[in-house]
Amino acid sequence: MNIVMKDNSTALIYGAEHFNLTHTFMCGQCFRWSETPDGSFAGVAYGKAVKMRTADGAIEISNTTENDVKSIWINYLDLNRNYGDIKKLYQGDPYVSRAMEFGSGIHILNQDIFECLISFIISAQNQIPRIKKIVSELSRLYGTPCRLGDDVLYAFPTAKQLENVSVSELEALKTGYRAAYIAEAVKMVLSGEADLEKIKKMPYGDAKKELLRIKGVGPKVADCVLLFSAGKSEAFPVDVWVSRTMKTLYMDESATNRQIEQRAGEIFGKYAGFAQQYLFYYARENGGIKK
DNA sequence: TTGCAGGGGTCAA
DNA sequence: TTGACCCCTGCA
Repeated sequence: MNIVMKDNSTALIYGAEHFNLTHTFMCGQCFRWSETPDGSFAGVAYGKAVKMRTADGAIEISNTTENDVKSIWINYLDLNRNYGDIKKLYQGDPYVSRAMEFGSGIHILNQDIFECLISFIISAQNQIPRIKKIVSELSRLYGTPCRLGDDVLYAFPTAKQLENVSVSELEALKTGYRAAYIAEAVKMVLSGEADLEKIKKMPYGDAKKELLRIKGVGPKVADCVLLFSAGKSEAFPVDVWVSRTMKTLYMDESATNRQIEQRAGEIFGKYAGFAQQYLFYYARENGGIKK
C-alpha cells in the first residue's frame, strides 16, 4: 500500500488489489455514502467527511490528511486484507465464485460499532432507501456537522448526543416501533450495560450473545454488527435474500434460519461473512441466484 | 382512488 | 412456532 499526497488535502492510495469502491459502498453494508454526479462518493465515517473515487489505479480521498488515511481510511476500507486469498478459499464453490465475480472488489468495511448497531436496529423490516433517509435525518438533527468543500455533512451522532432524545422525537423520524429500541440501546451503551468496545474484543459467540441482550437486536442484526464493525468474519447474517439463496443452493425449503447459520459455518468456515456478502449482493441485484 | 402485500426482523406469548 | 408491528412503496 502506497500513499501519496496529491495536494495537502487529497490522498492517493496505490496498490489496492481486488477493491471496487462502488460495489463496496452499494452492497448494502453501509448507509452513509452517496454517489455524486462526478461518480465519486461523499460520506462521513469516524467523524470525518470525505469524498472518494477510484481513478488511474488509485483510490483518491479528498478533504483528508495523510494521518487520517493511515489511522482511519486504510482500516475502514479494509485495505490491509488480502482479498485474493479469500477468493482462492472459495474457488471450488461454483456459486460463491460466480457471486464473487459479479461483486468483485467488495470489501467488508470496518465501521463504527455504535453507528452500525443503531443503523441495523433501524434496518429491521425496512428497505435501504428508507434506512438511508432515517439515518441521514438522525445525523442531521443530532450529529456533529462536518465540512466537505461547500457542503456540510453530519457525522452519525454519538451515544452521548442521543442521550436526551426522546422516543417520540425518534418516532418523528419515522422509525416506527424501532424508536423505543433505539432509545433503549442508547441507554444501555451509556450506562455500560452494553460495552461495545468490550464486545469487539470477545470471541464471536460471546459477542453475539451480548448483543442479543439489546432489544431490537436479533440474530440477523447482531451478525451485521459483528461482521461490519467488530471484525467477526465468521458472522453470517441471514436475511430473506440469504435465506432464499441458501435454501436453493445448499439446503431445502424447510431449513430454518438457525440451521442456515449453522450450515454456513460448516460450508464457509471462518470467512462465512465474506461469502455471505457476495451471495447477498448477487442475489439482491439479480432477483435471486439459480443453481 | 383505494386496498393490500411485503420489505436486508424482532418481540412476546 | 406464530402473529403483530410502524411506515412506505409498488401494483392491482
